[in-house]
Amino acid sequence: MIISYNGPMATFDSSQGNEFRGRGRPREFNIEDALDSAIGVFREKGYHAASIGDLTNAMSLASGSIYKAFKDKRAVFAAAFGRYVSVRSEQLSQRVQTALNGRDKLRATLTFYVESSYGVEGQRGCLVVSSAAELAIFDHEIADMVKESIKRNEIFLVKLIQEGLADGSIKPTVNPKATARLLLCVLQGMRVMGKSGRTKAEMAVVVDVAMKVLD
Amino acid sequence: MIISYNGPMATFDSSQGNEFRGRGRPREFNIEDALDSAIGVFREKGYHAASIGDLTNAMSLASGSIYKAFKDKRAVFAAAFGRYVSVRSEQLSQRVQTALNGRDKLRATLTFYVESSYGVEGQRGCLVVSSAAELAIFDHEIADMVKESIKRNEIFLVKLIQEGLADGSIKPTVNPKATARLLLCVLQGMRVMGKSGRTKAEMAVVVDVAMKVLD
DNA sequence: TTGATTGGAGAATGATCATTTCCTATAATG
DNA sequence: CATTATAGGAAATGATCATTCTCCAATCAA
Repeated sequence: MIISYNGPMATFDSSQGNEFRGRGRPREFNIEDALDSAIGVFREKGYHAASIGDLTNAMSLASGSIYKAFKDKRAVFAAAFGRYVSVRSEQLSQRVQTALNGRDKLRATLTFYVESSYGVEGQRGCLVVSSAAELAIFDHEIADMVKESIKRNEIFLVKLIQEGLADGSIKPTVNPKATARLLLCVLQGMRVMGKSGRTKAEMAVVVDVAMKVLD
Repeated sequence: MIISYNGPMATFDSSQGNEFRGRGRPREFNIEDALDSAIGVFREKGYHAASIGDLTNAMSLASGSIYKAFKDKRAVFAAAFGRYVSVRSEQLSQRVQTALNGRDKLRATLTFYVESSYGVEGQRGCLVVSSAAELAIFDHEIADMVKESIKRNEIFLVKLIQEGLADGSIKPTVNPKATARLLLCVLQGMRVMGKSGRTKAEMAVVVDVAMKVLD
């Protein structure tokens, strides 16, 4: 997914950083590395409490450089959000494809979320959850991005359940849509719980219980 | 629960507003009404985006009056948070006690959350969830309040499950602690989903699926 | 080599915000 | 009635923040 930012490379994939060049001085930093730093700030502080100073520190850039690359703070956030969602869904995809059937893929998904929801990583939080809470009313455009990423996650779960129905690892009495929506609640709830500093063991026990909804 | 605020009535229950008076000019507004207004602001905007101006508008008070009653913005938030938790748990208690056994009480709890998690009310959000996301790292004292209210909720669910085990409405194979923790995730996840504007029907379907974990 | 274009860095700007101050008003106390 | 203590309200204050500006550097086009 390409998130728009300023500059001549705006319409190109910047992952190489020097493959396609515009006319002027080339950018000295990698946009995606900078966004990864920004993601860390926004996860820990949220949108409003994250100052440009926090971002310049984390991204190792001067404020002017940030504004050369992005229209404003909101655009930095939108790009960071887009990258967060994209990186996370890529990580989840890779994790899930090691499992052999629908049921195991759902277990792998739950386990993936356990590992994001305990200790320090859990307390850093989920950018989707915090943006839903902080920006749903404040910023409709970002609210739509949040909405879409949640819906995408829901569809992903529906597909895994349908896969399980097809391969026989899930009984045909299971309702894919309703069950996916419940599991979505579980995943997001785990991220909320993770904010309050749970241990891995505390979070892990929910997996087996959650799997009961597939019976 | 009494949340501390400034003034001579600080250690008294101010719900009457004029029963116990200190020496000077009596407060012209009711603290709890004012906090209810503040709760609305904090639910919709979060802590950082809620300005004193937003609070003075919602509470129909001048900024000076707010600072006479509370040490600072943070104290307004702490008091509002305390009242929110207390009012909500009171509402839930009343809803639950109409049910006749543990299983039905859990269903009533899930239904209570459905009704807070759709449409406009759902988008206004949950102060516990948004505070967990926004303040877990920023403010340790408020993070502790969040942590405690979540733990309290978890214990509440454990008790309902134990009640169900005792009255036979829940099978003895159900693990109270693990199941309570999963249901807690479900409830908090519903609040997150509610932020993205779901319908009542969309949220309601999760109840029946969630009840399967009690089988 | 020269001009055009863009990036880097930090200082300057202007707006916003939380908090304080000041003055007046209203009550209890003795 | 005088004193003391607190509340209401609005303006003043000081800090912080997002954004812009300015100057210099690096690259490309010709």
